[in-house]
Amino acid sequence: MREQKRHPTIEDVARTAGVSRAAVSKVLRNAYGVSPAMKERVAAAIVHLDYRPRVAARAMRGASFTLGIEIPDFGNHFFTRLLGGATRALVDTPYQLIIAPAEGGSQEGYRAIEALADRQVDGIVAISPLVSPEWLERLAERTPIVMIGRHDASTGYDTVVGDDVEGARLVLDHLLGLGHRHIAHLTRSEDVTAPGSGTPHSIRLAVYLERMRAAGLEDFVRVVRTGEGEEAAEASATELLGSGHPPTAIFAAHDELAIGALRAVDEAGVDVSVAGYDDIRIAAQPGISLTTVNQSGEEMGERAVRLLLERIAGRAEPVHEVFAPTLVSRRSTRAPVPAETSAAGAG
Amino acid sequence: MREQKRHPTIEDVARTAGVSRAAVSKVLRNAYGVSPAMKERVAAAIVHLDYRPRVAARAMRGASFTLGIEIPDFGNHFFTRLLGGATRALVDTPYQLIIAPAEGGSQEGYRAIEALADRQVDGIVAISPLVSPEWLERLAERTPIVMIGRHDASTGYDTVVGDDVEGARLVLDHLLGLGHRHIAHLTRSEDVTAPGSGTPHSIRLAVYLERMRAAGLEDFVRVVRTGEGEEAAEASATELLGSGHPPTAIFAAHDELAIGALRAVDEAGVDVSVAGYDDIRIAAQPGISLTTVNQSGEEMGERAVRLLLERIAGRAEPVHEVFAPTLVSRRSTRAPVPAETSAAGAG
DNA sequence: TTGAAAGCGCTAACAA
DNA sequence: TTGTTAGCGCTTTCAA
Repeated sequence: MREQKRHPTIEDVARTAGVSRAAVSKVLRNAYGVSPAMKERVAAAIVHLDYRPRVAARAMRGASFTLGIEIPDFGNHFFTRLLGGATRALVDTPYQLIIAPAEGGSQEGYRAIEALADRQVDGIVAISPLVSPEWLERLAERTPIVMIGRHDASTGYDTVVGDDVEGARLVLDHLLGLGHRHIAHLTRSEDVTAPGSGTPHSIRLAVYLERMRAAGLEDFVRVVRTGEGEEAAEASATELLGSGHPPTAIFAAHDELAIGALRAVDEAGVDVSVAGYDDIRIAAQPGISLTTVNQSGEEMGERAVRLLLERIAGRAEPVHEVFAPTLVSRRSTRAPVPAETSAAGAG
Repeated sequence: MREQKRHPTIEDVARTAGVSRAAVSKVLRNAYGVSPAMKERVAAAIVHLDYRPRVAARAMRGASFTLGIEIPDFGNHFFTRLLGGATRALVDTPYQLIIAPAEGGSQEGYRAIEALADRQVDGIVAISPLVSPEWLERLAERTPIVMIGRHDASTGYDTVVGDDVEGARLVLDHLLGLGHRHIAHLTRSEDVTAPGSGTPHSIRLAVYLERMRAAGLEDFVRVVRTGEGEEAAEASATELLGSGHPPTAIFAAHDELAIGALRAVDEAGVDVSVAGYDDIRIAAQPGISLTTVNQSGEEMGERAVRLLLERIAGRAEPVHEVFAPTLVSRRSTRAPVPAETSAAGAG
């Protein structure tokens, strides 16, 4: 009773029901050619033994009917939105979703994706801006794969991505339109923003630089690097605000960073606008009211899964889908307070 | 090139290297008794073919070195904290984590847990207050399992749970101490709070009722039911605030509900205190500043995984671990404004 | 040190 | 309608 019991196998069921393994298998799969009598006996044995077929053994002959999704950071609510959409797309299909977390360094992406492939999933959805295209191409030869958040267009895998050029442009135009000149960009480490790498963050950064220059504000360009989470962002933003020439607005590369920046702004007691990216749920909370860019996470997740199912079904032509973002303007951004007026008002 | 390529197998590697399958297997597992020369040839073939052993095929002979975790709601940040702890506990072990989402009805818990078991995971961590103990006992005979957030003590599976009696008591004492008498409890549907079911929510509710009665406030008892998410909570709270006798404080059964309630309070423009449970990250944000109960999600997740590994290693005696919660008092709770004073002040 | 062969749980021809 | 049997990819005795 204390020992681990052996899983009943199809053989056990067959013996209990007094039939062959093949017969049980047929009943399981509702295959053609089983008498009602046999069906009943087998069903009874299955219930009696509490038998469940092993997906792994099944998969050795065909499909596992399992899809894998790799998620880089569960703390980031945007990924949760993607996941929600992916889950929804699988309702009423025979497929089951398993998730592999890839928290940690950029190498974790490879590890998590491989872990899924090694487990014989029928297809993979991954959010890994940093894994190399060549590596993905190679993987895609064996396992269908859809990448979310990549701007490279491969023939081997499909992509679903938001239009980051447009999204970042919306933010910059909004801030510039409000009258901000001293706008800082709070983003992640260099590896995630390497020029030409095609990552969302690299594009948001490039657009920031381009717009600032186009507006003749290159002297105000200020790129601040930080870690992935809110805490790191708060620390970096605090430092920025305490520096010689604090900005009047901060464009954070994603909402988690923006939340951290908002906290820094609050603690510092200054009047600095903050804009984010993704429109995570909490951004709409009255006490936060974060201006941000909505890129329809749920729909992206849902679309990714549908594309994957199409690939599994045999589609050969690659699909690259771009989602249009929209600006959601909230209280966290407002016109800058002129330094003189502010000083006068305070004095 | 367009077609799906066949996965290389150990047989392919053997043929390429000109050795037997057994030899390849030995090299793979670093087993004793392989010459350096053979090792090298095999390694070369592995790289050349980009070969990766299949976990499923491996698992048919032994362990899969995969642990499964079932998560009911990715939108709830508390579960993310658990997951973070679980992931951390697996660093430097040969185990890999896969997650099965169980969004939806209470039946989804069964489905997700079974999905993990069917995939031959070596053990399961689950957060399912509603699945029956008998069912779990039965499952635990075959697959080691650790339940998070259950107050029932089974000999078949281990449990990791917060002390909900103490946690709820902390909240009630805090609100009563501030002078609140009209305290409402915002919680989920009846099935999750059935008396004696041992779910965290049933206990929080029971403590609420008990403390209100003990304080002679049974006339002010008000239990409001809502859905799982923030949106539902906001709607229910809005209704509550618009009713004849709105409370001066709301004790929400968990932070997501509290966030929704806070929003409702804000929109209604009233002065009502809100307390939550879990201490999700955003609760500390200045614009939210939610009074809540910290129950160390990370540590619970980490502990659950460690207990699971112990079970897999052979421990037979069940362990039931209770985590002590602490109250985190923030701005969202404050002394009630007497109705008359408030009216006078406004006039 | 190496390889042959049996077997893990299941499916799917094919035979009976 | 039912059962026999040959694999699926891998590990692991056991012989050579």
